[in-house]
Amino acid sequence: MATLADVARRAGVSAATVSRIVNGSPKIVSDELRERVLRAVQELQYVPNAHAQLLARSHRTTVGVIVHDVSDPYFAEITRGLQRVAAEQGRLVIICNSYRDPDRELEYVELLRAQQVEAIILAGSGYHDQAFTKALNAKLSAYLATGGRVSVVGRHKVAGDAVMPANEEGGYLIGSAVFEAGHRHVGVVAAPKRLTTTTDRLAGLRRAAREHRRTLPARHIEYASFDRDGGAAATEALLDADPRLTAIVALNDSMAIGALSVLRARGLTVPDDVSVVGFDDMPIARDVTPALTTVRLPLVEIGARAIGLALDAQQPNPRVEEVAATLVHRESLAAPRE
Amino acid sequence: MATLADVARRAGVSAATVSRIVNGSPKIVSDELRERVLRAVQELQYVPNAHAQLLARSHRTTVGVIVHDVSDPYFAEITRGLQRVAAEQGRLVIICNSYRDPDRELEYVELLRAQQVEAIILAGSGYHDQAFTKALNAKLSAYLATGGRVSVVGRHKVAGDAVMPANEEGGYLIGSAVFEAGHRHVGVVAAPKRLTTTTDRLAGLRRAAREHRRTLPARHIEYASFDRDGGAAATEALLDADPRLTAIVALNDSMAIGALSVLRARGLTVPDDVSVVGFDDMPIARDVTPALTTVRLPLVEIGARAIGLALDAQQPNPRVEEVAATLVHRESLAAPRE
DNA sequence: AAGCACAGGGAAAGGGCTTTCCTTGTAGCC
DNA sequence: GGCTACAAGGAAAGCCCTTTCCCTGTGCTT
Repeated sequence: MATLADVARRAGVSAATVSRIVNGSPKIVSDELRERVLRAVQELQYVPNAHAQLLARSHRTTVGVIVHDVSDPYFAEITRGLQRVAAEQGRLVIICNSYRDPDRELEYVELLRAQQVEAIILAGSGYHDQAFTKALNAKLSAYLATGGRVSVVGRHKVAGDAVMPANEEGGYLIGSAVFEAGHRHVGVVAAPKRLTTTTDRLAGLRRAAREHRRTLPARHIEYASFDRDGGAAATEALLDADPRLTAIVALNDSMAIGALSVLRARGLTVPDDVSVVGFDDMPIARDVTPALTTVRLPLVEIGARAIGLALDAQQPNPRVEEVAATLVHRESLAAPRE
Repeated sequence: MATLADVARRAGVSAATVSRIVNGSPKIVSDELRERVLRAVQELQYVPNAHAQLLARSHRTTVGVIVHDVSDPYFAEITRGLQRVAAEQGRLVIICNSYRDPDRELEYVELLRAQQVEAIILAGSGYHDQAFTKALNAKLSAYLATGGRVSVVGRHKVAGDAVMPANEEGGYLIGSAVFEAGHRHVGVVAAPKRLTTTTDRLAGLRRAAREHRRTLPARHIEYASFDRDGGAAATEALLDADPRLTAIVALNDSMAIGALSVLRARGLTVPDDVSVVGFDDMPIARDVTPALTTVRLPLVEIGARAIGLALDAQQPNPRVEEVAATLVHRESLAAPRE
């Protein structure tokens, strides 16, 4: 690779001059030199070494994002909002997929620290795991202590600013809708217990149940992986355990789609035989048949706000922004048959 | 941030020793010093500056990927395969979204070069644009000339190794299926003309038409953006132009889903009134109603092979690997009504 | 003509790390 | 006892860039 020095030599000027021209420094350089340098840059196809620049400059300009999996629409949306703001503010984004592995998450925090990022954004459910939370906080605190910025999406008890999607509230909304429709035998297709998102959404569901004088017995809750196939498996289990179920509440839309597919395979129609509801309002939710009743979280906005907090280096005292959830009525929820 | 020097000072050793211990160098270091250094690392929460390391070391360890949009399932799958291999080989991946903007693509090539990546992988359709192709090749050649590696997915006439999904063949397969089912009035929901993927798939479709002594008149081809809403818009236009259509061929699954939604809104049932076929076999294709007949491309494998070629620095003479497409029969395609 | 300000350019000091090459000290050998 | 050999650690050069500080020369002012 051609270096600054190569360009300087070819143009017959000093390295300082090349640097000034390439970076558009305010210092005035004569047109003649400028032209010579630009020609040399062209001829050598010179591109500055970003790492050397980072070392020489003081200000950082990259932010890191740790998500469970960008190819999951939930995170894709959050990331989109985030990228938009990053682009507006001239920041580069490094995306890391933890695939819901806490250890990998810890590693990524280190990696991002090593990359000298200006801010770290953690999106996605936290874990019910004392040891992990402690380790994570230790690493984040060390980062914060050296001027790093941290913001998290939907995590409790983590250092840094936070954007909190109303998971409990959303669970309550969808639960209320289901119980108000008159369902008595409700199965829940839940994500793994160790995720805080699971427990938050379940808590809202339980609150709705209490208000309607219903309960959610343990055998009506099935935990599985947080994706389409997990949803399918959990639905099978639920249906086998209690064929009287008239409604399935899935803790996200992917799982709801899995549920839909199992019901179809069993010859049960939705919502006539069994209602299904989802959570998140992913884009595909309106295109499945029947269209999913679900809870909408403004994911793009959530992403944008998370990075907004991180880049807006105000008081270091953690700020918390709540983001409301709204119910989206579509066809997959109806009253149970008599 | 604590630096190597800080650690060295605290442990009372030289920087060289710290570096050796932190990086696990083969050079022998006494247990006593090792312990002192590790303690200092702990206490200071030291993390090596990755940029300084990159500058000092010679070998690169990061690869860059330029895709149209990771949140698009097509690229999400490719990226997944790619990441898997990258992780296995201890490489970090930087993902860049060009959002189908050729200029942005060019910029990203520069950026990745600046980041000193070991390889650049370009995935996603090329453009019918002489000037752009020339500019891109110039940049890539400069990069190749300095020891960089390049591999592309589905692009013609670009420097570097290539993995070529059988787009023409896929178009032919799906076209044959449609014509063999007996359809005479076939509408095509196409992506923008300037994408080579569009023309490749259309070419296959045309070949199938010729073999069945049919034609694809221009008014039966509607170009729109390569996503769900584009597919919906194009379907509206097609149906308005010729209500006799009995089949809609969409050039990817997202567009097919848009078509499905328009047909449903117009009270037409699929496949009884109108058949719909897609392309790519995205995961959701089997979960929509009716399940989509489509062409399967092994996207995860394609991603894996692309990075495989890039990292396997053999002869510099460009290698080209073809990847076959297969037809996936599901419910959305049937014979036309009499 | 002496003095000044300033435009225009270069030298050189970092920035944090790796790695080669040296130095020192000890063990092993005849 | 004098030699070599090697283990263990340090000094310092170098990776590529930015930026401060300094130098030179020109054009003005009095």
